[in-house]
Amino acid sequence: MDFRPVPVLHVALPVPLPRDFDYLPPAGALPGPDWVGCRVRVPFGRGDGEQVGVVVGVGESGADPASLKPVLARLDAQPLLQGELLESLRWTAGYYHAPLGEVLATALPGLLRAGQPVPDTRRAGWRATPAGRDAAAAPGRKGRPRELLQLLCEQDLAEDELDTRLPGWRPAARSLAERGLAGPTTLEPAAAPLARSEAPTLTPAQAEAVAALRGSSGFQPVLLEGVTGSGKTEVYLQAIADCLAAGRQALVLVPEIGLTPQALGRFRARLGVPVAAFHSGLSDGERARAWVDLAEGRAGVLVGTRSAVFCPMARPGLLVVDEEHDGSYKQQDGVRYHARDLALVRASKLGIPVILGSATPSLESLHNALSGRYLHLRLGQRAGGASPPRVRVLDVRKRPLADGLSGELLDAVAACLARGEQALVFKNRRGYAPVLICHDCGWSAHCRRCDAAMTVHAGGRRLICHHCGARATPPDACPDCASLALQPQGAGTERLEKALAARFPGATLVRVDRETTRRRDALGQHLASLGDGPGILVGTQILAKGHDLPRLTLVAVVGVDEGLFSADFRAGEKLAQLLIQVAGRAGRSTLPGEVVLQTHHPDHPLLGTLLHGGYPAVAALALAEREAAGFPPYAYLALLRAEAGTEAAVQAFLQEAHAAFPAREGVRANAPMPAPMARRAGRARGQLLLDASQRPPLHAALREWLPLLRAMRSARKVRWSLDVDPTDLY
DNA sequence: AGCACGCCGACT
DNA sequence: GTCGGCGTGCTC
Repeated sequence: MDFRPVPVLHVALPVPLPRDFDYLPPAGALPGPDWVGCRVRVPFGRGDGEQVGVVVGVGESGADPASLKPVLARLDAQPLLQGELLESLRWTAGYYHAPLGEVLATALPGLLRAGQPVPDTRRAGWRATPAGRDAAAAPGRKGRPRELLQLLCEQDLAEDELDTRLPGWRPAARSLAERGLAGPTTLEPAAAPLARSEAPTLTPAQAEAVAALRGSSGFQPVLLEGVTGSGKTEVYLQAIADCLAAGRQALVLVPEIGLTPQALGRFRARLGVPVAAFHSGLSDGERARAWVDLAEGRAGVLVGTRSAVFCPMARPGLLVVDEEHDGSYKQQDGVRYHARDLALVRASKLGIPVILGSATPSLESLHNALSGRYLHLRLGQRAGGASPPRVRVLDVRKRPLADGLSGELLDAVAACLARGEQALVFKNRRGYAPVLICHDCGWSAHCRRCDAAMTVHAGGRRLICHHCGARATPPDACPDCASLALQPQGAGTERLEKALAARFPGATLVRVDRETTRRRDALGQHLASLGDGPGILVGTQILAKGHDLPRLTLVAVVGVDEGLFSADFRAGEKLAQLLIQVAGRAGRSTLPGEVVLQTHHPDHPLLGTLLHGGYPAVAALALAEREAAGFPPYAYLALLRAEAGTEAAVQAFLQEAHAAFPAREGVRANAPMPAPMARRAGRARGQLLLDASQRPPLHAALREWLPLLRAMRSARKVRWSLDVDPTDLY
């Protein structure tokens, strides 16, 4: 049946359905282009359900007008999402094959997603007058006005802050205003004067990089490849300063654990403009305000983690992705976007430069730089005259290890401490020991709900599964053979800490891993507790980046062997990056650094290549291997993952999905297979890998495939998701 | 994803 | 006699 078309608003809602929903405008309003990008509150679903969505278009609906509901409320007078950002979000939805509504929900800070008003960061507030300050100092009647006055004498306060700190403050404020003791004011977001510190003298390589960046205009991807300690941040700072001088803003992405108060402090001290921070450690309100400050041009720079790539800019000038190889830029649930790739998309649409910086670039970026698609700038020397650390491989085959540590390694630590310097002992495993085994029959403690061994904690008094969090008490005797010879096998950071404490009783010892750094900024506090004296830092990869510890001269790497033989095709690249990054902690200042690698496989080609040619040699080798094997960056991948209560449900879904895959030249659907960890937290998991020599046919196939998947009956019994450009095949 | 509707087991 | 199990279908 045909109906007369009616004007409607196309609204994207945060539901996993790949389409818009049409709504009538509210009574008395007309749908026009000014609606696009504004949030609306709409009725949705049966019953009295409501959702907040974003108008993504206006048009006409030929459907039965009786089935259309009107918008309940328009939440923004001005579009919240528009121009380049809205276009980039549409691109994101298309590229990752995610519903636009989910992408928009991912991109908006929580408060705005929930329909809260855009915060006014130039907020209405109250301040005490000079007369008020005098009155507050003098003795006087107690009461609400006096309480308020005293608060205002400490600092100007925003109205919403007063609401929480002194409920019912308004009559008191009126009374103070009548007596001339206080008055309304507008609070600026950054009232503090912003000093700008001097830039240090650049090294020739830094100066060259800065000059090259000055010469670039329009969309220009730049790979800034600088060895650890070469001063990449200084190059960013100069490029950002240039951008600010031209009246534009910069957006800087950093890895999840890279955004320390120290790093932020360095940006703030140098740039002389408000620098907003955007990361998961902030409250919802703080995040929304940072977003708005950048969108409305009040912040000159925003430094943030992955999701900051979606922040709108009033005067876009520059994007920076620091440590671009870092895995935390890839979102691993929901819309599985890669922030580095989206930064490139945004820079391209904005027509501005984007700097990707790393000592150990991803093979993807390196490939683009080597093939001339990116400008390739190199910083080959450490800044400030520091020399690269000396690297020594310790062959520990047939050597006795005490708690995982060889005698030579302990000697090196002892020598370091004797010089009054600091040592870092790196092991990429937390806990006491990775497994509890029976020395008589070989039984080992496994998690009941995962295909994984349980990690021994608390010196052997606790078992914890690192994959599902399950806890258990270790048995007294072996459940299989009743032997009492149960032993923790191998060493984690907890065991290393104990062993080092016993061996060096006088030394300051600090352990840093996910267990000891649960609290916010615990990492900074831990590192500070090390002080300037001799000491030992024990920890996992959380230590691999970021901090400058000038007294740190020895890096002892205890656990690389696990990484040398992993099945994942990215394992070699990741291990090399990790080793370079952790080795880069040594000798960053004037003291010479030393790196000791303790291994059972001193002849492994990766170690040899890394030792003799450094990261560029490992990368060149890995690129050749990837090309030969048909892996990224020479091929394009997508991974269909599925998870269900039973293996049969996973199998059925993946088989049917495989059969339904639309054939395309150059696109291959590999056979379904169990995930590397086939059972996790009691759920069966499987996956299906697609690979293609070109992107367009892969995406064309995916576009055709996804509706088929959604329609499959077997899909209802599993949780499934599609990962475009997966970084981890598990 | 939520949410409601809808037909079959162990409890007050 | 009901509360509730999650299969199925829908959301402008």
